[in-house]
Parts: sequence; C-alpha cells; structure tokens
Amino acid sequence: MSDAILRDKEESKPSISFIEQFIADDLKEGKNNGRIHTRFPPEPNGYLHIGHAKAICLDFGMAQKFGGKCNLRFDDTNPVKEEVEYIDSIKEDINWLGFDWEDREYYASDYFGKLYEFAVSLIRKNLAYVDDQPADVISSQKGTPTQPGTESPYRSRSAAENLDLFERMNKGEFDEGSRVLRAKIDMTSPNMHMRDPIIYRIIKSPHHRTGSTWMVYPMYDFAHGQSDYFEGITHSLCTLEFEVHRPLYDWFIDQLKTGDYRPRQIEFNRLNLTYTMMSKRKLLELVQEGRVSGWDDPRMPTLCGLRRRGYTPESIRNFVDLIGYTKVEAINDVSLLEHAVREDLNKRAPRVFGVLNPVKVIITNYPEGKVEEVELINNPEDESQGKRMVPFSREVFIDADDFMENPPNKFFRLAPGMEVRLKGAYIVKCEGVKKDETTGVIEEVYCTYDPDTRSGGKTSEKKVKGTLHWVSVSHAIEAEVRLYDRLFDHEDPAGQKDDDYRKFLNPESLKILTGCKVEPSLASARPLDKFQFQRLGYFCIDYDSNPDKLVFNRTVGLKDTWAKINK
RNA sequence: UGCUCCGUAGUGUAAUUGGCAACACGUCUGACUCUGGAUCAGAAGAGUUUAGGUUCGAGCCCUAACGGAGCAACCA
Repeated sequence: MSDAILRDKEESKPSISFIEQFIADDLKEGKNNGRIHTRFPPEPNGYLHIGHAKAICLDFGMAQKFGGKCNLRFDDTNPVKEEVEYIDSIKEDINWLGFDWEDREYYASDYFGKLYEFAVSLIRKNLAYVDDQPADVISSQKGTPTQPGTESPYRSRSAAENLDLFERMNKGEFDEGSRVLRAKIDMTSPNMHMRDPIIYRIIKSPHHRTGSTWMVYPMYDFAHGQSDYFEGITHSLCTLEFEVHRPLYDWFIDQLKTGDYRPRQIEFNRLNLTYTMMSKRKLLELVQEGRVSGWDDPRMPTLCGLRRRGYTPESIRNFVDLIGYTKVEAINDVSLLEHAVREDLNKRAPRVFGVLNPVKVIITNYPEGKVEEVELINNPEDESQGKRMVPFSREVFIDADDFMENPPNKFFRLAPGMEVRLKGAYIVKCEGVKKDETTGVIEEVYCTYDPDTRSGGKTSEKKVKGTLHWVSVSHAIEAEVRLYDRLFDHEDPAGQKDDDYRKFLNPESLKILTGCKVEPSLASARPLDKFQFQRLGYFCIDYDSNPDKLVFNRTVGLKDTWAKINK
C-alpha cells in the first residue's frame, strides 16, 4: 500500500450515524446555547438487556462525544409494574458497561408535583378535561387508524368542574378506571395519539418511592417529554416505535416552554438479534416459569446474564459500535456478538488446559512416578501475561474427541500409529488402546513418547500435524463445565404469529458436563475469571463455583474448522 | 383504504451531502503456526425494490408503484 493511500485511510473519518449528524447540526445552528444533554430513561420493571446496552451506549456516548452530560432517569410512572429490586440492578449494569451518570440520578416520580400543576394549567386553559366514561367507550370513540374519532360528551365541561373533579380524583374519591384526565387536542387527527390522549389515570396501589401521596399518575406521554424539559435535556433519543408519539411530545413541550430551549426527540432502530428474544415481558415469563435459572441465567440476553456467561463490557460496546444506529428495522446476527467476545477475549484471556471428556493416555515408556514441570505461555497475544509451569507425568487426560480408533482422512489428532505433540511437552505415538469389550468405549490409550522432542529443546525440530491439550492425571482438578447454546432454535422466536415462543426453546441450550479435568493452576480462580481452554473456547468461572468444586461456563467456542469439515 | 417511517452484496452498516458503490462479519482460497484458534495474504459476492422525471452526471433530489414496519393499552 502506498503512503498516500495509507494516509488517506488513516485520515478518513469514521462515518457517523444520522443521530450524530443531527446533533452536530443543532450545535452548528447554536440551538440550546450549544448545550448537549441526553438521558437514559429505563422503566424499573425488569432487568436491562443488550438492547438497552445499545441505547445506553448512544445516550452516554453522544454526551461524551460532544462534551455534554447524560442523566439516568427512572421512568417510574406506573406503580403497579415497577419495583425497587430493579433499580439497583439497572444501576449496577450501567456501571458495569462503563458509564457514569455522576450525581444525576433522577426519577419521573420526582416530577409528579410539577406534572400535576402542569395538568392543572392545561385544564385552566381549557386544554384538558375529565372524562367519566369507561375505558371501552373511550377506546371505541377514538376510532381506528383509518376512521376519525368522535368527541366525548364530557369534552366541553367547564374548567371549574374539571379542576374540581381532577382534584377529587387525586384525593381518592373515585374508583380506579372510573375517570381519566384527557388532553383536548383533535379527535379527527390522522395520528391516533393526538385524539385526546389520556394523560392521567387513577391508580391506588402505592408507588415504590412516593407511597400513597398520589392517587393519579401521569401516562408516559405526559411524563417523558416534560421530564426531559425539566432536566434540560436537549436530545431525547428513543426507539422507532415512538416516532408517532413525537407530535404529541412536541405539543406538550409547546404548552410548557417559556423560552427558546426545547428538547428534541430522535428515534433510532431497536436492537434485534437472531435466536434471541428481547421482550422484557417474555423474559420475565421465562424466569417466572423456571425455564431459566433467573434473570442472570447465562443464556439470557440480559446484561447480568451476559456478564455471568463471561462477556466483557468492552465486547458489548464494540458490538454495539459495529452494528450502528439507523432507522431500518434490522435483525442482527448473534454470531456478530459472538465474534465481538472472541475478539476481546482473545486478547485478554489466559490460555489453560481443560479436558471436557477425559480419556486416559498412558505413556508406557515414561518413568513411573516422574513429574516434569513444563513451561507454557499464558497468552501468545499478550506477552505481559507471562508464563506458567504445568506438571507433566506418565498418565495424562486428553479429550475424547482427540482420539479415533479408525480416523477419517485429514484427522490430525491421535489414532493408532499416529503421532501428535502434547503441547508444551513431548511428541507421543499411539501404540494401542484398551476398550470396554461390551460397549466398545475407549478406556485407555497407550502411547510411547520420544524423549528428544521436549518442547523448547534443541531436538524438538520434529514436526507433527496435530497438537493436543492435556492434563496430568495425578495433578488434575475436577470441574463441572456448563455448555451453553442459543436459548431458541428459531431465528426469530418472538416473531411467529401462529406459534408461542416457548415452542422454540432449544432443548439443548444447556449441557452440564461433570468429571471434567483442568490444570492445577486453576485452583485459585475466582467467579467471573476468564480463560481460554486451549483449542476449545472461552470459559469463565460461575458464581456457583467454589474451591472444592470448580464450575465453568462456556462463554463461546473457538471457531472449529474440523467440525466444519465434518459437516 | 388513513397517517408516519423504512427498502444498498448472505447479514449489518458506509458512500466526502449530486461525482468510479466502500467497510465489517460471514463464505471460499492460500500461507504460517507447538491452539484445525489467532495472525497474514487473496478471492467471490450488490449496480442500490421497480418505473418514470430533473441533471453533463442520481444510491442520494422529485413523482408514482411495489414491499416491509409502526400507530386504535387507563403500558413504557
């Protein structure tokens, strides 16, 4: 590559999303005094998942990029669905991802007072009214997307009467569902959301923060934009399904604003992943029905699940970066996520030997009782991780997959008469096997070793096709290994109209292997420590692990060309 | 028979704002290797949903069609 082209490549700006473009344009036009302020507004009704990570990276990322701020705001306007339990987990997950809202932790419920006053002011301006009709009547009067709605008989109540009723609604004088407050906009609007939307409803269950101070609670549309306004948010980034809400968002801001400042809502595409379900409601069902072990089951797309699975925050951020933000409703391939972890873990995870399905290999010409410490590189991608010593002896375990009595062509592993290197140690040659006479299961493999082939020695020039990982029998530590596969065996489990998503649950999504053997250096590993089991994949220590019983989760396998050849 | 949004290699995104359609993942070759991983080198793969229009020139602007998504919760 010529210097000019190289320079060109380095200088070419990474492309920016349409959102970043909008923000840059707003900045150029001098809007909002050049301030950039975003917010991440989760409802505390469940755990955060990777779809939220996409939003978090955008909200905090844009603020960082433009020298602005990003608030954390809990959108807690519906006390019947929300719980404190979720608040802590949400904060933990955002921090884990690597973002910081500093001291700006807000709650929509902080604004219940102001919102109530704003509603009162709309009533006074004759822009809101109390409707006494039941839900189904109101709903049918709204018309359909293709037919205009009709006006409620209560639409022209006097401001005084509305004020009185609204106040009494909040005092608890009326039953839930008996009355609502509606904005008076336009029942014939082509946009359903503008047909006199309900802005307040009566809820008598206590709120997790405000207790029973309030009996009326604002709807999303009456809380979100206003909260943005109260906090001085300049760019309110949300997913595409809120696009049709934007006129209403702007309508309320118009009623509220006093100066030039106004927040702007911009919508982007939600994250969809193949073989994954993102709906919080359905994830909750999986948890409640015991189909997974909890919100942090390593098969869940939740951030706590991914964390337990062994994902790093960097890998998730890189993934989000890779897929970008657009207005196209796309379905991203999970394998891209898997690629992102592999790439990250390749750089950071120390290599170790772990044997999942052990078969004993006896090196018949190796002295009994002798133990050699062989030196192994911890991470060829990162020299600073150093080296370690691993004990080698006459009897070692290898993986059952690495031996075949009657191998096909191009099998570069151990088979009768074939030679392989035991990585870091010697080249061994298979001389025979012992099988269970009735089942045919291989019980022991007999090899001889070539003492001149010790790794690193002068005479180790001999080349063999295969190199195997191994663990010395007398030094091996027992471990349980949990192998995960995708939770669903359908690309789009939630998108099948005729079938319940449960039908697509992958029965093979969890395989627990016991009696696995790992090298002794792993004895002191702690939960969430990450390793590459050489030739197998990336594994991390599970929370269930303890020094007496190590438990590993497989984060993701290595790409396996042999498996592919075999298909 | 409404309104809003969206259509670019298999997938996801780009295209200096109207100037030779590029990148990543995946796929396929090959090299190297004490991880059949990683790494490195290379290749195939779209003429931008369709039809018109404006223009010297259109993925980009205009019109229409086709296809997809969202909108009729006292959810967010």
